[in-house]
Amino acid sequence: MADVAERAGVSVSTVSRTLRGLSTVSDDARTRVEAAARELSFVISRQASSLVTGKTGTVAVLAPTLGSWFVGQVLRGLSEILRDAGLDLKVYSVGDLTERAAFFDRLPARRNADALLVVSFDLTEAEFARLDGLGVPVVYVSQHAPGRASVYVEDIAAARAGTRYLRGLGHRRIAFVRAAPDSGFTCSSRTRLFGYREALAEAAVPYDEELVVSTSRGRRATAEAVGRLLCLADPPTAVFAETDEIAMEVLWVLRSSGIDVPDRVSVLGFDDHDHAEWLDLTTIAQPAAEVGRAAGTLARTLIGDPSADPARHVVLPTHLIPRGTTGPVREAQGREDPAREEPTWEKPTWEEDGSSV
Amino acid sequence: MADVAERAGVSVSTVSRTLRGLSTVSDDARTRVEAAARELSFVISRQASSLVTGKTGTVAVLAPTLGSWFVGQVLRGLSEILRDAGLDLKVYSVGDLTERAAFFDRLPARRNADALLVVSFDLTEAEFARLDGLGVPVVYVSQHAPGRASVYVEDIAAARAGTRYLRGLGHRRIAFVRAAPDSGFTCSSRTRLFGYREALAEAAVPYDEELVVSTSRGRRATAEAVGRLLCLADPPTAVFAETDEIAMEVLWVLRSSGIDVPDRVSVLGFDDHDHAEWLDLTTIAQPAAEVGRAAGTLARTLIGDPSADPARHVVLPTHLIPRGTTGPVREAQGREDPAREEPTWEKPTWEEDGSSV
DNA sequence: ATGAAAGCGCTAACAT
DNA sequence: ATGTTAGCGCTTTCAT
Repeated sequence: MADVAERAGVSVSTVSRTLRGLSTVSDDARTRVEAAARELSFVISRQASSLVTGKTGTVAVLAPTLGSWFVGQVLRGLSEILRDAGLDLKVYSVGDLTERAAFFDRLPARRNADALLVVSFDLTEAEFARLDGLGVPVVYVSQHAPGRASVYVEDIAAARAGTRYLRGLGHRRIAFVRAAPDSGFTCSSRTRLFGYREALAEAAVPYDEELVVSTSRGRRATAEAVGRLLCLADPPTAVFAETDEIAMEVLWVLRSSGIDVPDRVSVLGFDDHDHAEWLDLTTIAQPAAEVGRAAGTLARTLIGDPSADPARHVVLPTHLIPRGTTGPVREAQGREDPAREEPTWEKPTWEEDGSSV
Repeated sequence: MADVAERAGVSVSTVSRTLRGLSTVSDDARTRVEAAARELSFVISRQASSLVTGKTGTVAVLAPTLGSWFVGQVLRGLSEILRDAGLDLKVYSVGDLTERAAFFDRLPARRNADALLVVSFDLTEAEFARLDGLGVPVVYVSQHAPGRASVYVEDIAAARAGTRYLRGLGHRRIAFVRAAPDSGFTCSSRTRLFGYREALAEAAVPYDEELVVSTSRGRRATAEAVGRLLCLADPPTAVFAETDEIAMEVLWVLRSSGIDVPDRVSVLGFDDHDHAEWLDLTTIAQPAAEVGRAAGTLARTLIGDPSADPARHVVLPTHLIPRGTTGPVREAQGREDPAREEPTWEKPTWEEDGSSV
């Protein structure tokens, strides 16, 4: 910066002021400084600025993985917002529980970011407490964190609506396939399962634990999970998968076993992954990139305005997209035909919930 | 840090030394400092350290988007390595040409990272020159950058092998569907197309420009591209797609038009995307996460060892996975049956090329 | 509108 | 083995 100052024939103060766009610089000086900076291809060192301002100009994200579709979309939306705000994006990912413990122990984001976004984590109370004392705003993404800033879609209502939709097609034996709960890396299992149970309860369909199975990544686990379902005395006629990625695996397992979808089994996903359409997968769409954008905007507000509501919640809408993997339940074969509900598609409940951005 | 020093009853130097794991600290002092640091939940400010060391402890990545499968996998592998090395990961993404120009104009990574990784960019000479003068090591990922550090898979050999495989199945009218070249964000089009042409030339199959079409993201563009191919007087019997994501779109378009795959048209992808298996897509697998890991390792070397070869190339292997979307060419209907080559699966050429890690 | 000078929190060189 | 001190490159008073 001293070089720039010298070249422009001004003091470092003036260079600093110019580069930060302060108004108290004469046009003449501004022009000379800009020229000098360009010629020297000078860029401000965030490190040095932050030392004095206390701001790092960086937002950190903590995510379980960087390889999942959802996280990718969130990052995409987020980076858009941050770029416009002139903020850098730092990414921390923790692959397993050891790394997770290490992260919360050390909290490397502590002084190295102006805000932390936590994506898709099912946090313990201790972890929440740790983050509460972080010293910078924390935004919880894709989860409802009571009393704390969060951005999410109404998983419960959406899962309820999805389950109702299946019910409306006559299904009463509806399985739920969730991600392995022990991973601890997602809380959507819990909320979506909750909505599923609510919708069953509404229709007085008994909740059957056998219909709820877990799978971890990889076809073997999914094949086993689906196998368990098909072996039941009273197997499901529909499967609600926690995510499209799981739904696609289920689809693959079913079809490679020669089980017709949707004729024998209907499959419903969650996400509206890019590939869902190609597979003609019925799904509940959530605006993943928009979640990232909203989270970025919220973080920006929290950073810039200390008086902003630190517990602001942003709820984004979802909508069901009926496609080809769901259909009316097949006429019962040997079993009694349950009082078949009208397969009308109900107005989604979340439209009543409203969304605030 | 002064607080920690006071609490531990030592000087800041000792705290600094302890926290950096230097050996010249007595066990006694070390214990006290560690306790104090923990109680105060103190973390080093990278900003302040970097100001004096000149190292930021951060590696930056420039990618066209964060939403694509390939970039996600690369980041996943990369973050693993960087985490182990105690380096932070900063991400820059440029969505369009304006942002791209802005990035290369300002080069925000200039003083804010110890190394820059450029993923999947088809760079102009001017951009290369700009990065050459960046002042920190640059690693080119998923592209062969002559004279500069790069990590990539042998696209040319792989595409050649893929094309040979199709030829081996009797196909002589082989289309190539590439990403829209004007995006300028990927150079795999160019190299893979090159391998495709080489394999055609080997077999004296004339290169037909009409068989090479572009598509941008979204089914409309792909439907148009496929439509153009099918309308040809002598339409292709096989399609080689630049990426699995494109291949999946092609599959979807073909199947929703009632065109049987592989009976009427074979489809070959590139990547071995997680979903390729579910769609039974024949593809050329590339180790995307491993590319990220190798790039991270290379960056680490370049940062830590100034005498390291700044033009080191790491070439990773690919392999073809025959699945259900490719099959022998259908017997000619009305047209002459070309001298059908034996559909033997040749030993992949890249095994001869060798890979160095 | 501009400059001089004091530090931000840390590390490195130099004492001890 | 530990403490002291001088900056790293910037922003920010405070003068002018």
